Amino acid sequence: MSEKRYVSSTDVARLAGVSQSAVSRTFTEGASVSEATREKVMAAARSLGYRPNFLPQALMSNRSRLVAVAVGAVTNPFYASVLQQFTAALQDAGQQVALIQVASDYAMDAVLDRIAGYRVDALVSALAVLSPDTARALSALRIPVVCFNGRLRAEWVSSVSIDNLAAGAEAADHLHQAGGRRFAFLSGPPGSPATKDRRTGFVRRLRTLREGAPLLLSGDYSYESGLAAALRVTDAAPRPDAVACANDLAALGFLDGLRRAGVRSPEDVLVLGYDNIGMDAWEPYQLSSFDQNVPELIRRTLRLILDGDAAEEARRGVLEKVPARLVARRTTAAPMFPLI
Amino acid sequence: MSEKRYVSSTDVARLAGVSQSAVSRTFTEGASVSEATREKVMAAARSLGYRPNFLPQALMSNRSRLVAVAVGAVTNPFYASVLQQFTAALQDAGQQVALIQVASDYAMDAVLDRIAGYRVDALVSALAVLSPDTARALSALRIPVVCFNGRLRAEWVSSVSIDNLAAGAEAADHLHQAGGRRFAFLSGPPGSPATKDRRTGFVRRLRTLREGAPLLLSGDYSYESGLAAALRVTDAAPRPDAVACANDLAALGFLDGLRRAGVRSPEDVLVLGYDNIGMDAWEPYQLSSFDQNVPELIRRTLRLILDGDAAEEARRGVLEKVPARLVARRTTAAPMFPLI
DNA sequence: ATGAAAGCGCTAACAG
DNA sequence: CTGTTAGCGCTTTCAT
Repeated sequence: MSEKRYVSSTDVARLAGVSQSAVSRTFTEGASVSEATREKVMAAARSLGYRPNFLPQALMSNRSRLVAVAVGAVTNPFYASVLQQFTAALQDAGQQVALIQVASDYAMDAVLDRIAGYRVDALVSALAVLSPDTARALSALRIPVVCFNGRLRAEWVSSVSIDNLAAGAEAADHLHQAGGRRFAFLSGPPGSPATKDRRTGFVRRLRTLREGAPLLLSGDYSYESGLAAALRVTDAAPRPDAVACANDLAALGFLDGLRRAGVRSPEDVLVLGYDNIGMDAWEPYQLSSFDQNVPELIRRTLRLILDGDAAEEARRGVLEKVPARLVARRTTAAPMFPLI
Repeated sequence: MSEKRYVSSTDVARLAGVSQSAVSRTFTEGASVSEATREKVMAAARSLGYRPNFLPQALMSNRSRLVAVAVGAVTNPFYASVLQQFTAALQDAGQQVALIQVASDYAMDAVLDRIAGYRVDALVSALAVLSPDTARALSALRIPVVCFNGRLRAEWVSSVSIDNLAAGAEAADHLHQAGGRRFAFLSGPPGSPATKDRRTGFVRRLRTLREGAPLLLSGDYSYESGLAAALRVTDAAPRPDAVACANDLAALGFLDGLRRAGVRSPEDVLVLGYDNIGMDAWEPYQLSSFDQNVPELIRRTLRLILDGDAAEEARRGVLEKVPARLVARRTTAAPMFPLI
């Protein structure tokens, strides 16, 4: 493609018979321009189809009004929903989202140049796993970094998440109360802090409840891994009767695995997940789940990356925790002892 | 946040004891720098943590290596998947995605300034509906615009989609062959060209097959709209026994609506959708669907927006059509007359 | 209120 | 191969 020719403020100024500064002022909120000048400028701008170029401004101020959002799998409905809400919120705040797809944590290095190159104002990582090494590299950029759903804290690196330990404990309580006796926990990928904390809270609370240690199942947050885990479990003797899954996508797969094996939920196995994605409420699932209160998580994230008092703290690294809210549906309804 | 101070090539040059140009050349692919200079520069750059700034380059060349992607609902798994694959492909091509969330077509105007302001190299619209008015406004930007899944064609505006007319006809064939006799079509939102073409192809082919005109159901591509449509239809007399849905999300809702009403698929009603999203293969659904061959659609899109011969044509507006591929699953399996 | 001029960090053209 | 210089399109002093 040949060199593009865009209309510049100089072009507009020439046509309007004013200085280039006058054009700039006309398009700057709250600058002092006489009504007469403004009208001349606007007329010229309209006739030339002038659109101010943000790049010089970004160049001078080192503020691009671009926020990089690093995602792993947008195909996980939870992250799709987060991305959608986050993008909308950021647009309302006058910022843009630069979407960055990160296949694995290793690929992150290649991404650093781009983040730095565009002088993005902040980085939000919605990656399940973010290694301390990567975090260190991000620190060096000296821009606010927020780990959505993480718990890393370092200079310039903050985290915003639900209280996963508490939500893990509450999962144990809920399953116990619903009549579960032989527990299991289906994990996400090994490095994920969310999965670790949920599991830790779960295991600890079971101990408090004087229940046996749960069967630990491994997964990777995917539907398929949940389905596979269920098929492994239906053979086990004794079979667990209450399973907490580290996320909903895997939980839905787990339910379908049970279904395929002819095992019913909640009658034979209670199932509980995290994220409260839309599909939980779908007819064949009715999955009980913890809602992460995404709007609140996003609000906190914005406070940390946008200008303001909170952004100052964020430079030192902050850990924000929001309570999760249990949404009980059919898969944890106690058939024998209904909750009154 | 106070003025950021970034390391510039001048800083590096000073430390390395070379000219600023030498630094620039060191970071420019294929520029002539002696090995000695390169090493001095790299050492200085490393010690200062220098990262080249893309903004000046973008400013001079009017090429930002940013591609704007406008999406409506990323929560639709089909678009989530498209976004994921597209972002990855664009990154491989050295471009970045600027994600733009568009609530409604009206909001598009507000978005124009941003697209122009960042001097994005191209715009890809993955919106279900894009009015000719908006398209006209986009034309004026004089950057390649590609309507993903659309069929608009204008100066600078191209479209890439499956052959929806053909896929509509094939849906009629397939349902007819599977034993359907009383047909229905569940539409997406009124303005969507995809829904229109699929429906038109469907209706025409039924006529050719000498079948009655299908019952027309209205929806909006959402799960809920599909579910509601099914509940309306189960009361109808005579009830349709073969339904083509304009997209899978609505088709899944339709299946769940049938389920709730105690109507079985495929035994009582054949159901067919479009998009072949991951959930189609989930245990309780097994939905037959048309695969859009997203990788190929993306390849075509990239050809139109990235530099090259195809990009030249794109300025005049191009219509690219890719054949869809039917993926037959349980919901269209003829119980009486199985396909051999 | 307005114009002139400087300068952000880089690339490209030119001279050596 | 390397340094000097100009300039991309803005915003921001500084005069007037």
